[in-house]
Amino acid sequence: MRITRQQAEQNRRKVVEAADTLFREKGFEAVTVADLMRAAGLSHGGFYNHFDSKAALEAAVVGQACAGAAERLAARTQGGAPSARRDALARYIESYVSSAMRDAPAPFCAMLAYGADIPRSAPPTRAAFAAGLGAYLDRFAAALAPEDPESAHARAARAFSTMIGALILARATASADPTLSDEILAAARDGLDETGAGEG
Amino acid sequence: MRITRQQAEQNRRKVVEAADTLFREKGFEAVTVADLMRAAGLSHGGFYNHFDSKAALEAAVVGQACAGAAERLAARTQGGAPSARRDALARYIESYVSSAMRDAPAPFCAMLAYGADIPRSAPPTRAAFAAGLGAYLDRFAAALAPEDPESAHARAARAFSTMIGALILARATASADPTLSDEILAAARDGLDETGAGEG
DNA sequence: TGTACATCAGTGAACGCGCGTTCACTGATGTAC
DNA sequence: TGTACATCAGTGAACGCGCGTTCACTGATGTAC
Repeated sequence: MRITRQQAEQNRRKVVEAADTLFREKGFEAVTVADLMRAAGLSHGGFYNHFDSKAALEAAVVGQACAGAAERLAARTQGGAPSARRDALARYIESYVSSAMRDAPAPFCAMLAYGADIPRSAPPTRAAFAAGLGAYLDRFAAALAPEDPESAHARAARAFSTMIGALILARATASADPTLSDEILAAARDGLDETGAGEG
Repeated sequence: MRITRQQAEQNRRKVVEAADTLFREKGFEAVTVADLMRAAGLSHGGFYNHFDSKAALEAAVVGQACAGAAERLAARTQGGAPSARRDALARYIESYVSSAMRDAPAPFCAMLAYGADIPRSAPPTRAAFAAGLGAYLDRFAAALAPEDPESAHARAARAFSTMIGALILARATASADPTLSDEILAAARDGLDETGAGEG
């Protein structure tokens, strides 16, 4: 049952998408090839028609997910006056450092979902992550203060560090100490208001 | 070959210590029971004389490691005048947000090493983490501003979020984009100087 | 445009390996008297 | 304090399962003429 080239390409995309969802939720190692092929609606053995190995899939998933994060941030913060872009960034940050983000089984942010595992993954995966994060911070800085790109880039790196760290700590404590978890989220949000991203 | 009760207790501690080192470096799932027993200098099968399961060991390791982190922070920042404690905290932060910490295969900070995996682990492990983090932030806040514990706790949570996030991003980009990695570290350090922890 | 054949994405069973866990056994320690 | 026996932390081989990967096979698609 050979299939259209476009069909095959779409199947490959379905595999990557299913893997992305499962990897974010359970981590690379806890998801089996059989799991993710089932989630993609395909049979187990067909995986190797698309990827050389599970590690190769990881690189593809991280690459696409991180590039996607940068693109979505760009889409949300582009156009309009500088002040409108700062407001859009402030809304983005608010939706990021939120209980909704904390309580989601799979974070919408690829850097949050994959960041901690990257040092242990293969060089192509690490390269894809670094490229995605670089593009993301460029966009972040551009929305923060287009007139002062140099200092904005450092402020973007700092603000995003706070966002990532707060979500990791808030997620880790959500079930065992919800009060502490809420406090971490609130403290980070307050600090981020002062980075200069909107509202004041 | 029965062994002294103290010998057995010491062997248990060796297992926990070896597991802590390996887990920090490779993650829970990538370390096998055989690996960690070998690292502890014992035979594979004896593991179950000390723990019911690998998951039970994880809880023990995270519990001890996080409690230890809070204690070490306390030891470094206790005693002396408030200004001396703030300086000690500033030195601690500097050693934390550093290239040495980034480049170490296993972070000395348990919250950094384990934080991202905690949401996926068992309830006792999550509880141990939350308790350790709570104690840690209390100590952090006490060193920051003993005279104003309420706002200091929020500032401690925010500062520690920045520290954790910066290290995760710096570690993830260290090999593929060292310039970006250094920038993240530097940006976080600059921001932390302004939290009020010493130096100014 | 039709025909003949090579290609290749699919299927699902099988392979081999390594994992967490169990087991029978050992013999010095700990305990009861 | 000595003696007799139960306990239990060790050992290392074995178990069963599930993993990533391979394989023989299928048949519609894509291509050459």
